[in-house]
Amino acid sequence: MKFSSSYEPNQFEPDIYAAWEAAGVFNPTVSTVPVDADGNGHDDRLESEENAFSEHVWRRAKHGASEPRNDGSELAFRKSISSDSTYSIVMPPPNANGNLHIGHGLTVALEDSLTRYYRLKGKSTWYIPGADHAGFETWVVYERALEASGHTRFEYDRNELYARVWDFVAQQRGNMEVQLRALGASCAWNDLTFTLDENVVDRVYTTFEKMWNDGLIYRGKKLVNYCPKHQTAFADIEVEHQDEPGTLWDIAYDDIIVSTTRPETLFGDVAVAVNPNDNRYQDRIGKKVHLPLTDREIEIIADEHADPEYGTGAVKITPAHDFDDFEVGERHHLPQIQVISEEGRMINVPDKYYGLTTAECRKQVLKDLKEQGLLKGEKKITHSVAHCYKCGTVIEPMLKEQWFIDVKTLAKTAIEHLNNNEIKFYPESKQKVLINYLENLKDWNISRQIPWGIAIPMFKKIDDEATDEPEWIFDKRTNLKEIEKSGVKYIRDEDTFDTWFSSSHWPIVCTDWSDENPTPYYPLNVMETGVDLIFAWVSRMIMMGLYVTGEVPFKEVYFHGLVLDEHGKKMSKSKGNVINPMELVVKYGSDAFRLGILRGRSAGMNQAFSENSVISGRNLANKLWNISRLVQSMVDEDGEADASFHFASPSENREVESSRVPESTGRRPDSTTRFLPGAQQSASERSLSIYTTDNMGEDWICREINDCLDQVENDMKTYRFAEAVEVLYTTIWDKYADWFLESQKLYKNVPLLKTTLESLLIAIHPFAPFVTEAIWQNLSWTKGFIITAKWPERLEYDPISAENFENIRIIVSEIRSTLQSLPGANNSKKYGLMYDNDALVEDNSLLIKTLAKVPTINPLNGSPRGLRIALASHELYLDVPEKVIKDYKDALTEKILSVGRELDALNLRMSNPNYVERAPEHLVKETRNQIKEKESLISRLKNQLTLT
RNA sequence: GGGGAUUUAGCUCAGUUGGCUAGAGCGUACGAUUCACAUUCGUAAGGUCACAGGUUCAAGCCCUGUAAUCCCCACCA
Repeated sequence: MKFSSSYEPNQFEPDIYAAWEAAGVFNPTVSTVPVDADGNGHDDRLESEENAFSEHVWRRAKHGASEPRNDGSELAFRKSISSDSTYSIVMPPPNANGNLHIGHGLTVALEDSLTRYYRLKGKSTWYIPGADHAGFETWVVYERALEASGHTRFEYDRNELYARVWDFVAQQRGNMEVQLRALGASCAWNDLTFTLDENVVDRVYTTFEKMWNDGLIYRGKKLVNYCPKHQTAFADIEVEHQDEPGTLWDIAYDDIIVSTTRPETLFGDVAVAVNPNDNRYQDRIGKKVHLPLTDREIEIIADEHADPEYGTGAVKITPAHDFDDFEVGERHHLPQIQVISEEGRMINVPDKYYGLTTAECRKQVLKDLKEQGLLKGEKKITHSVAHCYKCGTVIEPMLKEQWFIDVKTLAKTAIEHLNNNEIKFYPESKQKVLINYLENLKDWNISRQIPWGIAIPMFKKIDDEATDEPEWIFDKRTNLKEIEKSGVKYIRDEDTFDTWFSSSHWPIVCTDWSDENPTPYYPLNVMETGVDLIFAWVSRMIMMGLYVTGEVPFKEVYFHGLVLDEHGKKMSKSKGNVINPMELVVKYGSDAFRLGILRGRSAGMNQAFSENSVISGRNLANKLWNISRLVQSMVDEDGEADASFHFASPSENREVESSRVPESTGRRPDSTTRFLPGAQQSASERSLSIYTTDNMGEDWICREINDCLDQVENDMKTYRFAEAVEVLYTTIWDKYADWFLESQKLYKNVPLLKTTLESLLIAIHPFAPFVTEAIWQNLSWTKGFIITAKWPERLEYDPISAENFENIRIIVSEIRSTLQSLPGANNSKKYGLMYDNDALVEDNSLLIKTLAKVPTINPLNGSPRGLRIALASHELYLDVPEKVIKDYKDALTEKILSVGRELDALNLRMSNPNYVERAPEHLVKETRNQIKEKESLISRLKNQLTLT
């Protein structure tokens, strides 16, 4: 016996993954094969193939494209296949030097389930892994390490820093790839794309050049979100707003009082704005006031920006340090006076304040204003303050020259395609959200003052440095600091791209799309990612995909929400409620984790997660293991004798009337041989194509498995992972194990046992890849890998026989329930069952006897006696003594009342003439039948009540 | 201010185009036990589907309103 009594994931998972990887089954070239097409025998496949976790990504990233991703035949295949036969999906690249967190665990569970499902369905399936250089994230970590060692970034130039971070990341590279393997991700490792790979950089430069030529890129001196700590600018979406208490000060500018939360910026004031409709200030518009603490005068202007309701209705205008004021300044052609440096210190201010930090300066300004009697009031307020999302430093709006993308046409095109429903969203509502976002999108600042990233390929004419509008040229030679073109020298812009600019090309670069060589794997079938990335990433991939390829980059988007802790709270280090997916994988197995995290999860929702769900997944894996163990043992027994004589043992049969032996096993005389659909050509390939069905639940389980497959297929089409897992769970556990296998202990239909087990194993493989493969490799008759098996065909069955078994289930359940509710100690509840005029019960007496655990089952000879089972269409009696029936009276009364309540509801429905008239006929008919049934049941139960 | 969600059993969640007595897992209670599995088996309790109206023969589902909770965007001198 190869099977131990419980499934131990750790014994199998690493070897199985290594065997898959060694066999190359993750490549898109591999499609499904008939289960026994591989003649090599299967066990040796799992033997110690060298498990070489690839250093591929790093080698390739460092050495550039010199190392081809795949050999020629693989690449030729990829170009030749029709796009109808492909299924492509990319992994949102985890940080190359980080560890996977619970969100990655969910992502992999979702994406890999899809991948495996479509692989089983026969698609050329390509799940492309990635690794992210994580520009800013990694930079922050590196800079912290640098500071800890007593150095600063300013000791090195950009190229040195880039090289140092590269080495730092190489050393610090975490276990990300190992962890993805542990989760079972069946991704094509040879195609792993690193965000700094040469082909990525090249594609990004090509796009940038095209945009530059199309006039979509411009260099603008605008206010940007600037973190004085990290000394870099951010895009709007990288800034976190928080409501905080603050103070609103009233300051007298002559006789006009302005209100401000930032008095230190008054040195940058260039005007005071009032609302054009504000009666209080009509006569002052165009006049001048004296700017306190200086010898300047500034004009009073009229602008809608000033809200008459807020403060005094007069607002100071500081274009260089406030986003709204910047716009006001543009409208009125006002100068921009920068008074805060990039280091966060005061500049262009009277000597007294020069060099102070903003906080020091504020204190001093307030003190001086107070002394001069110009501080007219202060009020505590709550206002939202922008922070650096990484270090929490307050964001300083800073006037900087940066590269911007004019997003108008990009957004417009994207909106058109979205309105055209070219991308299907899960959840649906996100489509609107995205369109709404794109409609209000502002120009995108793509410059970052961080060395770790893709260098911006723009060079400035050296001798133009002094002019206001220097000449910029595009050039890809960013490895050089200086270049020469036509005798003119140019110097490189030191900035790097916003990572989202390169990430927006992800579907394009991962699939190796190019103008000359479009690929059948683009657009992707689906983009699966976190809902938090809808704006930062998804919106930009759509814009960029359309700009570069003219097509949307993916046909569907599935958003997952946050994984919350078991109480529905966000996980955070400070709360100490962070769940590490790897701990759960080690403790319960990868399958358990995957099943657990998919349970109760639906698109776009932030949902709770707890270890319990993983335990439940572990139990299912173990159940599958033991089911297979039982089936294998039945198959083994079968090998020793002719299957057609596997009736229950003679001694057992003798307990029933001897003349009824054949019927009592539930074997139908007319049992028929059934073929799988399409069996003609595959019968020789699939050893299990032929089976017969009998009663004993055999037709029934075929029906249930077919229904289950229908539902799983439907659920996968609509990304309802939790439902797919649920229906598999129920079918395998509650139906296959609890009813079908129990009944098969009486009569073993070995071909059917094999076929049904295979179907269920394959169907749940996408969600529990390891245990199903472990079983597959241990079953005596299966061949090859389950990962490349073929999705199950529907099973043929006799519907009447299936329905008969359904009736038997109802009968057995009712007997069990009645027995449980009988008074008295349990070991005394062994009562025989009697039936009257009931062919179904008679024909399946052994089955019912076994499943209901009654000692005997006999026809009722003579008048009814004992305790009637509460079934309308079957006359069954438990042979219990008078006394027990008397004690059971209360329960019986309650039963009658409860059926009576149901009957009342039905009668009420029928008494409504509109119902009879307007409801569909079949419903009305059904109601009538139910009334009849319940009435007869009540009268029989009542009869029994009076008898006792 | 704009947008998007959520509210169903003690907990976490399903419930698709309205249709029969609203489901699951976990938890709880009671019972079982050599023969695949205690990571097991059986049985049961547990619901005013947030609230108020409306449409309909019929509403957890559709419509209107209210309340609570959450997320995103913008703004806050």
